Amino acid sequence: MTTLWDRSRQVAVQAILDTALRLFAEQGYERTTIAQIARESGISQRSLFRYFGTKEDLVCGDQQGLGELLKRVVREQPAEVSAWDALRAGFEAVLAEGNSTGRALELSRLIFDTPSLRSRYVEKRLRWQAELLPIITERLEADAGPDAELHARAIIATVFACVDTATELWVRSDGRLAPGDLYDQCLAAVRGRD
Amino acid sequence: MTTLWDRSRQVAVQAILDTALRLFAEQGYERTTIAQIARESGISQRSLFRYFGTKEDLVCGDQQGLGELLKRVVREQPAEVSAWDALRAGFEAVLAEGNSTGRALELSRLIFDTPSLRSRYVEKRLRWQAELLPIITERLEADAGPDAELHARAIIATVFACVDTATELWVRSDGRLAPGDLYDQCLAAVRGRD
DNA sequence: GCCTTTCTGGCATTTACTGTCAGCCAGACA
DNA sequence: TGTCTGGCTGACAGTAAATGCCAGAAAGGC
Repeated sequence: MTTLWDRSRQVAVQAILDTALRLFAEQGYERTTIAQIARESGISQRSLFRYFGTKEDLVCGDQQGLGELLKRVVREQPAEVSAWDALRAGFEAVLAEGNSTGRALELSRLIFDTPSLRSRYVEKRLRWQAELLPIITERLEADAGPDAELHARAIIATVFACVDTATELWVRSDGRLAPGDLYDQCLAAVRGRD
Repeated sequence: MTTLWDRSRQVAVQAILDTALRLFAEQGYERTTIAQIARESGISQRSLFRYFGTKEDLVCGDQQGLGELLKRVVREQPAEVSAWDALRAGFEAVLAEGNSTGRALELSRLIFDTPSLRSRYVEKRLRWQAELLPIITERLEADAGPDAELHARAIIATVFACVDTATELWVRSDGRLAPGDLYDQCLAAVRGRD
């Protein structure tokens, strides 16, 4: 049951987000201050920090849900699917979900063009990697035995590297190239199956 | 010719670095303030920021030189050496140089255990990747043709991912495992040559 | 020994972020 | 319906990193 607090909270979050992204687009991330965002969205600075712990979370905030989705999809892949394919399926799901918001390209461009945001983004990525590690390790244990963890670490890191590269190329192409295709090409270049 | 300014500058930098790393080890990175470091190394806060632009640079500072070394070694590899091997040679050189300071393990642990430092480190890594891109692209153009840049991006990202993974395992093993071996194992796990 | 260049220290200021506390308002309960 | 309670809010103050500014000291060239 959604209480009135929940609803007004959601409204406030949306208003803040709209204001923030508009200002970021207009004058850049660094040159936009928290005070300005708070003022223009009619909320106190203190409350803004209660909704979004940091300025960076205004842009990279709702990635927690995507992380959960990624983990769930990867975990649910049948056992005969390879680690590579399981991860690929997970990213496909994340991609579908992320694109549904419509602002994915705009946000990605902002992240890729702003060093401090890019760092934050990578930080979240690292947490995803850590959380995927046990899932992939378990999947590899039948084949790789004691080296399963090292293999899992390497595979996960590589997959994320390719996702990152594909995303960057997607942004630089203004969304014209398909992320899934780019990812496949990256992985092919690395694993030598072309 | 080394002027007196250069020398006293070097002395000051070393004193600041010693103080800072000692304090970081004693009480952690976040709980150590710039004011404290300045006070205990007998320098003004203002001058400290002139030597090291940011607090993070106290830890990740001298990576610029390593980046130059990496690029130079990679560029100097003969043309018949593959992109993979050229990058490997570069990292071997960086590894040898980095270990010569003696504090590499301690610093790496600090970086891996402190989120804000880890972000900063990744940021520098991203710059290295960007700077290596033209070098590797050129090396691939004979084989890959128009896809050279995409291949280069993917290969560089993957190599860095493996370096990162190897470094993390090296830190977690308290320096007992050899980074070079770990790197080879990671790459083998990814490229399937084992 | 003088003059210019360069570095240093102290001060004020900006900006992100946190602690605290009083007031308020939705929601439960009688 | 009236009241109480608890989570939410806003205002204020404070911390810490980082930057701008300026006067003064030290180093280098002559």
